[in-house]
Amino acid sequence: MRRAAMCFSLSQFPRCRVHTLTNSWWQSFHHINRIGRGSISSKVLAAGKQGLEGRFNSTENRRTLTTKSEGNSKAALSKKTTIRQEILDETTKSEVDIYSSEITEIGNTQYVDIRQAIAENKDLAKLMTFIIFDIETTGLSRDRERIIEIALRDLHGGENSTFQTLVNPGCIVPNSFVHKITTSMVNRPDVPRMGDLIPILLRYVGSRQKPGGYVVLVAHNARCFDVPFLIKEFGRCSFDIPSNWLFVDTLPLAREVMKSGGSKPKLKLQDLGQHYEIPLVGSAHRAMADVHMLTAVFQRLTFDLKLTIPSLIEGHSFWPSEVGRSKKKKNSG
DNA sequence: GGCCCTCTTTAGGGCCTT
Repeated sequence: MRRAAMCFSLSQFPRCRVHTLTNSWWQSFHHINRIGRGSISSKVLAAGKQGLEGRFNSTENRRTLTTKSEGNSKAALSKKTTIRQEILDETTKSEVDIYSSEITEIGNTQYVDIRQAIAENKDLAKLMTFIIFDIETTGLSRDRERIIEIALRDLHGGENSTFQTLVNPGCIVPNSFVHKITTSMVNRPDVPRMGDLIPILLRYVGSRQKPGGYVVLVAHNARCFDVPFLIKEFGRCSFDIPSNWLFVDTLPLAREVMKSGGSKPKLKLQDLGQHYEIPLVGSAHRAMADVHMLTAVFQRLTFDLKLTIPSLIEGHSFWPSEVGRSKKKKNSG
């Protein structure tokens, strides 16, 4: 595949930020497995503190994001149709590579769900990129409301491991009491609209992805809230969620961990943070603060459930196409 | 809207997300 160096001009939208974190979830995860549960908190929290300090010191991090992809970003950003086609082309190439790989690995099967393939082939698990994400919106309805903030964090850590931006919804923000994001904060020319942001977002996630690999995006209540919202917003902008994005919802993981507790379990992200004694840094219901909280919660949940990457993918991941396919219908008649 | 729980399954209430 032809590749060339490319730069994102994030400075075009000053409120897009790429942060530098040094902690690695996988290092922490493996360390946790070695040292046992007693030392988890200090290790995880130490990593989190280090990362967050980096975040708060990084107001100057409004910088160009460099990654490897095709094309010229400045030209592409000025021509939405062009960049959309480039991304679609790149997605198609990636998909072809992945399916070729699957068929080579697994045999003559024409279609194999990657979840089963990962469960059977540990090498495929190494190709997964885990990204914790969160969105803030103008309300709860995916049909009527809009995304106003999005934050992501690659669990591998390293440079440019986090991405955060406000989003201009083109409407008033009626629920500032929830997240403290006001209409005047987002309805500004230097805040990107979703249509401008999606190409940047796709490029950013692509820059974190391993060659021929898959991306696993993790959010709390992802199945019922974040993912349907993303699908809707992508659709409004004539984009599809890339075919190599899998999702994991931490809400059912938390339900499974907490159900043995006896009393009615509290499954809100902040309650889970309290349960695991994870301090909140920043404002609750701001996307990046919730991402950092969920990062630590996700580590603890997967540890408590003794989940490996293959078992997590096989038993707890879903495709965007599976959203809306309810296992149990409330009003089936 | 999907999922879980129960005073249930021929259903309904509550949680979770903003």
